[in-house]
Amino acid sequence: MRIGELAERTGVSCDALRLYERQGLIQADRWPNGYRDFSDEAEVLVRLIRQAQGLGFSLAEIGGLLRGLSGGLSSDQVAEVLTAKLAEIDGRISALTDLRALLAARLADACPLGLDRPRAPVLRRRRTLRG
Amino acid sequence: MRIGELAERTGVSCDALRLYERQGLIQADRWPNGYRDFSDEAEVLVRLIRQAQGLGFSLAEIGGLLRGLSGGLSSDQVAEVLTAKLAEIDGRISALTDLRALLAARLADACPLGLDRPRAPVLRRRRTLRG
DNA sequence: CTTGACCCTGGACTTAGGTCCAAGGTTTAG
DNA sequence: CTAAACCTTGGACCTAAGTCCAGGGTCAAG
Repeated sequence: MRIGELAERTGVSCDALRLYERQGLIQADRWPNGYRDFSDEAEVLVRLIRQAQGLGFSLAEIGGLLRGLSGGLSSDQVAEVLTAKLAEIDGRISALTDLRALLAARLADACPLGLDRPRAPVLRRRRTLRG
Repeated sequence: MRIGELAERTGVSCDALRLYERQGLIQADRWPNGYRDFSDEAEVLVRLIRQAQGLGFSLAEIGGLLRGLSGGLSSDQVAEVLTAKLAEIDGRISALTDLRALLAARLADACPLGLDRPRAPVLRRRRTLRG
């Protein structure tokens, strides 16, 4: 399919798709006239890219992961990359879970952040800094 | 404390701290000589900012959240803001959990992304685009 | 053969979240 | 008095991930 169709199917702009191609996240054949020709897998891939992106992964990270997955890496190397990513994801999940608990607690007792001290604290002057 | 001390305590650069202040995420009193004077709460706040940032929240979002929390919003309004953020966090957690499952499955069966089709697919020519 | 809808490349511009630097004021130590 | 170590502001610059042209080719329909 041509770039416009892929853009329409995925909801990603042509410009963004060209960017992904330049960065090696997706591939396209070319018709003799120079037009890009995307396969159906590209659609799957683009959706996956947007998903990962929405979760805070950069294009560079995603690219590295994809190249690891479909590139020439050995099965062991692939496993290594994936395991690292999994650990990272687990870290994010637990951090988010913690933050969620924190906010839920604040919500419960209406004591936002424990920061309900005086709004305009008195001037402390611990160092001699006359002026 | 002065900006340098806060920077050292939190591991955040002075430049970044000044940026946070300009964006209203943290406040500082001023000594008569113009130097910023940060309270101890600022340290807590900066750590919280970095944590939230690491989870994919923008400074603008964090600022809105903080202003909602410590600003003049009613308890109901605070609850609303926090509830919305909680929903967002839940969404991220479940998306990450899904992605984790997906990657774990790929790792298990060494079939990365279901994209192990031919590397260089034959030219499909579904439209007449001679060249 | 022209029009409209596509496509191409390249480059400029944008926003976020900083970093780095210049030019200068303040404080402390020697 | 001077040097070192702070601090101030302002502005230039950087990367990421795009968007938005300009200038130009291609194709199908009327």
